[in-house]
Amino acid sequence: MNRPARSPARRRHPIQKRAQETINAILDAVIRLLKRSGAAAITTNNIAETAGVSIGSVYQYFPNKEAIFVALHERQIDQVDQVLQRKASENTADTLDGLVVGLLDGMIEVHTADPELAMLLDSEVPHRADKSGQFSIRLHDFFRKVLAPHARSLGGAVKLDLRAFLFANMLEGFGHAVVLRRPRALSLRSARAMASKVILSSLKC
Amino acid sequence: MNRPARSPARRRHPIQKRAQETINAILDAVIRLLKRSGAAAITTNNIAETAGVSIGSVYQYFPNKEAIFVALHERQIDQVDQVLQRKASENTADTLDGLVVGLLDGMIEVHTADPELAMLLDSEVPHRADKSGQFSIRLHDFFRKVLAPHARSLGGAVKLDLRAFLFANMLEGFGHAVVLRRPRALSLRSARAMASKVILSSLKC
Amino acid sequence: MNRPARSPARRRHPIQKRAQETINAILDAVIRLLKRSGAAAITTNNIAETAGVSIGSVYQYFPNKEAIFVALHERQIDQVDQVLQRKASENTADTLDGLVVGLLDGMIEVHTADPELAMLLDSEVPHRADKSGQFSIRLHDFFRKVLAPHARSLGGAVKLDLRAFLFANMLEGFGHAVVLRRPRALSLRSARAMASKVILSSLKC
Amino acid sequence: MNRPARSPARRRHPIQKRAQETINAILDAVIRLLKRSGAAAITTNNIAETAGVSIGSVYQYFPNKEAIFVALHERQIDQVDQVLQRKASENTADTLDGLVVGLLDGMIEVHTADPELAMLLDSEVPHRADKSGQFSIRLHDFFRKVLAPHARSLGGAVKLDLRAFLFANMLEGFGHAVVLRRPRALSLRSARAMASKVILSSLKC
DNA sequence: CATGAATGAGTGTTCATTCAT
DNA sequence: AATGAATGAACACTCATTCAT
Repeated sequence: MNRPARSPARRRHPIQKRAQETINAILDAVIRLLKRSGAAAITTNNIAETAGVSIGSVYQYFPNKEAIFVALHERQIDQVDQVLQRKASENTADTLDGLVVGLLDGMIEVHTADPELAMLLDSEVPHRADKSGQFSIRLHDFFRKVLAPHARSLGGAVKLDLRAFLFANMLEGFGHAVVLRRPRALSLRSARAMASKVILSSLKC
Repeated sequence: MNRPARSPARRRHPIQKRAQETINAILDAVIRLLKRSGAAAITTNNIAETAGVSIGSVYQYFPNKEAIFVALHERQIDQVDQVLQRKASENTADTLDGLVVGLLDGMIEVHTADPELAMLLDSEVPHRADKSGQFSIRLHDFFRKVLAPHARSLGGAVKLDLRAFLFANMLEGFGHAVVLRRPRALSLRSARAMASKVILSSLKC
Repeated sequence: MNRPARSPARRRHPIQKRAQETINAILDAVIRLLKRSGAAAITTNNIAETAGVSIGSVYQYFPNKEAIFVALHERQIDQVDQVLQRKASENTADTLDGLVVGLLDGMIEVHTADPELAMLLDSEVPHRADKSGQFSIRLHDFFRKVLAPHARSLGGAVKLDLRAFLFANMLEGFGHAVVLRRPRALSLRSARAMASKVILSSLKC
Repeated sequence: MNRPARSPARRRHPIQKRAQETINAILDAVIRLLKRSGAAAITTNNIAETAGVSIGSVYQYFPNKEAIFVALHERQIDQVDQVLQRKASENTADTLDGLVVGLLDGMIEVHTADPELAMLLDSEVPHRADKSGQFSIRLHDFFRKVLAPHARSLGGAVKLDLRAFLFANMLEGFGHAVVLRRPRALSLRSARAMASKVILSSLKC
């Protein structure tokens, strides 16, 4: 999942560790505000205060408010990236089934860590449509690469793209659904089992 | 998909046809602004002007700006409701396969009608998380009811709830994905075919 | 206390009893709103609703919002007038002392009837300075007339005007103070006694 | 006349001299607007412009419009406080008569300095009833303290409270009346003479 | 680099008033 | 006469952003 060239939104390349800490403090402040008081409470001054820095410092690292949101989404995506990369490399020598389940687990893991956050990020923090589109596309690309070694057992290279698209969407959808929208009657364990069975059978049918 | 008691967000009960027209004009104005200039251009005064009514009239029907967004989402959901209801009744005497494909078509139809809108509504118009959550729940309930007659071919009543949950999420996910995120290489036709095959096999596996 | 020619503020001469009832309903509505929710809650639409008439009807009888306040103050002043007139005529054959105490009682009576109202009317309902000035002047004139028969016992005609001025101010001040600002330790009875003693000695010193 | 703990109405504690200057500029702007164009012309933006600061700065120091009025009244009361404190300390070694006349002079001085202002503040600037009530109470307390040394010549400690109440009300009433409502025929000099004679005789009768 | 006071364009909202019915 | 939906000028207030210290 290769990141595109670093966006020009961030004002300075954070060479210094101190700077990166400040940036993280700011992004964390947004999350804290989001959880505590909702999107309406997110003002730049509020962010600065919550982050424990001056408003001037916020503008030292971000050219405007929107850039903060972009960075927040990027950080979140980076984290998903990392988890999935790890899962992929852990299961690379495995069978297709093992790989798929591993990736699903990764997705569930990501959302389980902070279920509320994923939902808020998606529903309350403004995200230009193209951004989320890009995320989907990157996910799609990533899965195409990951599934490539198993091309044969997936019906040939022709269908690989299709499978990757399918997989990307199901994984993203189920990752959300299993953690956040699962009916009370359904345990995480069995929801996970169901999801993996469905995804596997889908990939092969 | 029975709507909950009408929300108290709306200031006056729109008995009069005229009133309903005004409300629709307002909601349409929001959509027009959204498409034309993005979320940032949506101000209450802008809405009023675009809708061809006075700002005072806007506040006659909505207590505040947020209520307009809520109503817009509700109207959108109502429209999905209607399409799905129709599809369900059209295919009620059908086999499970026919029903499922019919509903998928309904979902695709909804998003195809105005793909941009669906995406903008989701990514730019603020929507409290619980609202979209409720939508998922209502969809889940709806599918439980719709799938009930086919309980036997789905592995008994026990699993019905599970299937409905699965179905609701796949349908919602694919409805979006097939129309909005489909890779260029993939035709709508074949994406639809793939989605229906996957969903059907998922329901039965 | 002769009223000046009826102000042109009121749109129509209320010949009809029905009309006068509506006017009173409107003025009472203002008072009710004032007590219930403070000056901020007084809007013309609110007044209309509280009075049980349409906003259109309010504007049938008053040319604008301010006219309502003017009428309200006038009505209040009229009521004070009436009480004082009555007290004056009841004690007209009396000694100066009797007259003075009678008028003080009248003033106390007025404020005791609705202590809250007098205070609110004074502090929350906008009243052009000249209006309250006029009230003071009318009170002054009234007392000059009332005290005239006792000119001799007050040190001659020369000082009559002075006495009337003094009397008007003390009466107005004490009427308020005795009812509204009296410390808890002081009974109405003894405050009244003190006030009358002071006023009498003042008039004569 | 000890002030109660500083009200929370003011947004930030004005440690800096600069801040206090801004606050005063704002309050003075209100007064200027009041005199120039009446209460109707007092809008927050108008205040800011007249004060020569930005509207944002106004809200840096006051949480809302009403707080500005409250502060204005408080400042006015503080000024009365100071004058009376000074008069009291100047005449502390004096006889009761001297003290009383001194305080009356103080009250007249306050109103003479800007007669228009006192009247406008009272009649046009909204002031919650309890605020002015508190003022009366503080005045009452103040006079109780000031009159204490003269308890004997006032008929004992028992009546001290009564005297203070009486004095507070007469002083406040006459301060106003002598300056603002005095009939044209009456000079300030003789009105003052009359008032002091009356007050003194009242305190002793 | 950091601070946070100051800015002011722009926003949501109110509410006195009108007028067609 | 009465109604109350509609109007829109005007207002209180916010908040992203700047810049002098």
